[in-house]
Amino acid sequence: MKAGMTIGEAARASGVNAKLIRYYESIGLIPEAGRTASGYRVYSPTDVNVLRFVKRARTLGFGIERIQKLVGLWQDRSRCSSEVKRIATQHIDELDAKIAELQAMRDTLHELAEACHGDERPECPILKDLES
Amino acid sequence: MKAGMTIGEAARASGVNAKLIRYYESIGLIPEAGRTASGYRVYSPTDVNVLRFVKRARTLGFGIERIQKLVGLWQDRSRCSSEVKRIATQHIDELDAKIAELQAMRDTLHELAEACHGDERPECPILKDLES
DNA sequence: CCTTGACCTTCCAATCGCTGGAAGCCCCAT
DNA sequence: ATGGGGCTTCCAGCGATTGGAAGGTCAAGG
Repeated sequence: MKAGMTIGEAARASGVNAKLIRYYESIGLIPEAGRTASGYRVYSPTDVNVLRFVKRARTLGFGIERIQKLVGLWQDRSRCSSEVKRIATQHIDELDAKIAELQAMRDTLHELAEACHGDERPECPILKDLES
Repeated sequence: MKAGMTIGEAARASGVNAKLIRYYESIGLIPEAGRTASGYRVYSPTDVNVLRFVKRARTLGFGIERIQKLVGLWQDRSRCSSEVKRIATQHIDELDAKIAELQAMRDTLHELAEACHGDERPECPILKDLES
């Protein structure tokens, strides 16, 4: 990982698509990259680390706004871990809520599908449920 | 539920927002409503039943495209329940996949949060994970 | 008859996190 | 100088809504 990378090189080094890097810059998630004389963006290994951090956080389902806060805390050596934990806990709660919602859908649908013969006849508990 | 309802009445009767009813019409999920001389949309009790069907299907997480198919099957008296079940099963599989994805996020994050002291000190396993 | 206010109409924009394409410039090798 | 790859910007779309602006319509009350 050399010092003055193009966006394509930074993309390969970080695992974040070049297009996505530009997008992250445009919304202010990452700072504006430096430029060469001809206008090409230039990235340092530090920039790549930030991109990796963002990518990992996205993998864990964090939204952009929270990732912004997490990056800020990450770079703040005097941070309190309680602040990080608070953000993570909020996200866990939201994940739990979403999981519960999807699970409820799944369970209802599974019951209906179990009760459905699934043959050439028109009788269908699934449609019966939907029309109620 | 009287015969010639305005969009607002149909919204109240079906539980589907007037704005959303117009949107559903615009994307072709529901047929174009009839109109009064002055251009107001007119809805019948049958239309309201379709809206209720759509609403219930959305509650179960079906996407618009699949709901379109389900409405078609619902109104087709010579349908095979196997076709309905196939659509439902596909949706269940997708729900399972999504739930597994979210659950994996949740579990990882929960472990990290458990390991985080959450006090005024800067050490934080959550950030440590994200930067790796 | 006129005003008020609730309702209706259309159209356009924003949400979230990307992803794709078009048009044009830059850089390097042949 | 020519080709091809990479870079630049801008614009548009995904899915399923939701919001607002600007204007027409309807029924009731003064």
